[in-house]
Formats: sequence, structure tokens, C-alpha cells
Amino acid sequence: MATPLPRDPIADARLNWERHGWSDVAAPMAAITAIMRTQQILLARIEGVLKPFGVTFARYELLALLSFARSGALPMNKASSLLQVHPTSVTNTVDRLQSAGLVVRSPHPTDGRTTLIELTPEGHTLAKRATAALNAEVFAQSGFVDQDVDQLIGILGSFRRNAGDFS
Amino acid sequence: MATPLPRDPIADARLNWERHGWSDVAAPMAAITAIMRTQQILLARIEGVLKPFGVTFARYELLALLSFARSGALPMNKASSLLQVHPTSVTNTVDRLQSAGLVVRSPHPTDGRTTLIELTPEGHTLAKRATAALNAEVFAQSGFVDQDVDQLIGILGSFRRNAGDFS
DNA sequence: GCAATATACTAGGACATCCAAGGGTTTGGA
DNA sequence: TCCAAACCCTTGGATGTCCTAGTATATTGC
Repeated sequence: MATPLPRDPIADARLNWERHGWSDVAAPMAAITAIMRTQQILLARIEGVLKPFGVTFARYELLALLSFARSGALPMNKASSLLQVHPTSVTNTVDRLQSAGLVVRSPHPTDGRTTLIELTPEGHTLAKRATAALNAEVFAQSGFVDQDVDQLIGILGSFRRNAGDFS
Repeated sequence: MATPLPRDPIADARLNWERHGWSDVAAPMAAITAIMRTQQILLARIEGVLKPFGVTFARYELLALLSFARSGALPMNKASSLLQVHPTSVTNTVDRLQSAGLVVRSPHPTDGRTTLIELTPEGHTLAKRATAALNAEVFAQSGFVDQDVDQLIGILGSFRRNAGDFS
């Protein structure tokens, strides 16, 4: 890690907003900026834990999703909507996972447009181990106390619903 | 926007975690995943507002930072630490801003290693207009009620301090 | 004073994300 | 029936982020 800054840069930004007469939006600006930064910190931690497994977070997310699918396989577009990423991102991710032998593409039995993604045994094993590592090294040491975790889940859940993620 | 999903995918992931015996970390997992998704939603909104100005969020952040600097100029490494991004990202961003005529590089008067970044008049004007747009279209309509904004600022502020962002 | 160490920036490469566009497959209405 | 519209995936291009290395300049220690 780099040396901590002497002052919170987001609190400073908020002061700058207030000094410029934007007090009415200074607090939401600070909250949103804090979310951006927190995401960056968390992503770096997660990527650090996954690095030994040879997968990135994007690839892990797809492996985890597949490992929970009842049939063990999912159409590309289903993965895209569940992971909330662009279809081209899924194509990119599947290409790399397939090169690594962790998933395979197979044609949909009835819809010629659709491609199914399926975990290989290696992919299944890796997903299991990577999940155990993330649970132990990231989620069990999130840096949030239980009460804050509940607050975040509630606040961000409402936000995501209002943003149109789900109904 | 895509059609909302019938169910919250993060709540489903949490259920999957609990079903697999990882109940102790299911809640933090859900909170962290929600932060990742929320960041993605907010970033998309911000980029949408900035698009007409021809800048991305990364470039806007640097312009805004420079616009608040007393001297009107900042060393590259200062910008890197304040924005909490890798020095090479700043190099990349400055390259593009400079090509667009929004900032200029100049040598540091006493330290030959250091490069100063400075806003051009065009950069200053654009920063002002883009900030007004973000204030009106994103921060003023954040989707968080005031109470939640305060909660987020508090919770994420503690998290960032513990993560070593500042002291 | 000079060599060793530290600091500042840049070049090249790997990844992820999105958008725009294209080609194949299905579906639905005339 | 049949063609247009809708849907699914992939390719190609632009951006941003990080990492590893390399070059240049400062600082430190002997």
C-alpha cells in the first residue's frame, strides 16, 4: 500500500464543493465518490486473492454463477443479464476461460442462436477453491461491522431496485 | 436499460452462499457485491452525462482536481496520489487531455524529475460546465435519501481509513 | 565528492468494459 | 407462406486500470 494521505481526499472534495456554492449536492457527491473508491479497494483485494488461481474477478464471477446453475450450464445471454455486464464482455470472458480449459461452449439443443456455457471438472474444482479463498480472505474480513453490512445491503438494495436492476 | 430481472441476483447469490454452508460470510459477500454493482450503475450515469463534453470520468476527475488546486497546477505524482490511481493511469489520462487541448505539461521549476499539469483556459471552462452538469443530473438525483447519504459517507469513510487511504 | 538508493515519469503489455456493426436464427404478422 | 423485425453471439475499436521495466533526476551516506 502507498502511504496514507494526511487528509481524506473525498472530505476535501466535499469542502471544495461547499466553498463553490454547491452545498446542496456536496454530500451526495461525497457518497458517490466514496462508493467509487471503495469499489476500487475491494476489487484490488479480490484480485489479489484470486491471482494465485490464475483467474480475474470477472472470470471468477462467471465460474461461480455456473457452479450454482442447476443444470450446470447457462446460455451466454442469461449469464450476461445475471452478471449485469455487456454481452461482449461475456464473450471475452468465455473465450479466456475456454482457453484455460475451465468452461466449454456447446450449442443449445433447440435454439440455434444460443450458445451454452458449461463448467469443466477443472472449472468446477477451481470455482470451489477460489470461493473458499475469497470467503476466508475477503468476505470474512470485509472491514465492515455486521451492522454496517446490513445497512449497506439495505441502502444499496433499494438503490439497485430503483435503478431498474430488478423488480 | 435492460428489462429488470424478476429477482435480485445478489439476494439470490446470498441464498446460494447460505445453502452451501457459508452463512457466516453470506452477508458481507452480498454487501461487497452490491457495492461493485452500484459503482457500475453510477459510473454509467456519470459517463452518460459527460459524453456530450467529450470527456470520460477519469479525465473529468483530473480536470476537477486541477480546477481546485490553488496554484492551478499539480505534479503528476500528486494527482496520482490524490486520485488514488496508478501513476501510469495519470500519464495515460494526461496524454489524452493534452491532445484535446485541455491541459498542458510543464517542467517543474526546481525538480527535473517532476512534470506539472496545468489547465488550459478551455480545460477550465469545460471543467466548470461538466461539474454543473454532474451536479444537476447525477448528484442532485443520486437516488439516495439524505439519511442514507450520511450513512454511506460514514460507513465508507471508516472503511477507507482502515484500508489505509488516509489517517 | 561519488556511488548507491530513492523518486518521477513513460513505454509496452495484459485485461475488462462498453459501443457499433455484422451475420446467422427465430418469431410473428400480413 | 414469407419477409421483416427481434434476438443471439462475435468481431473490431476505444478507454481505463494495473504491472513490469527502463530512463532520467535527486538525495543520502560513506
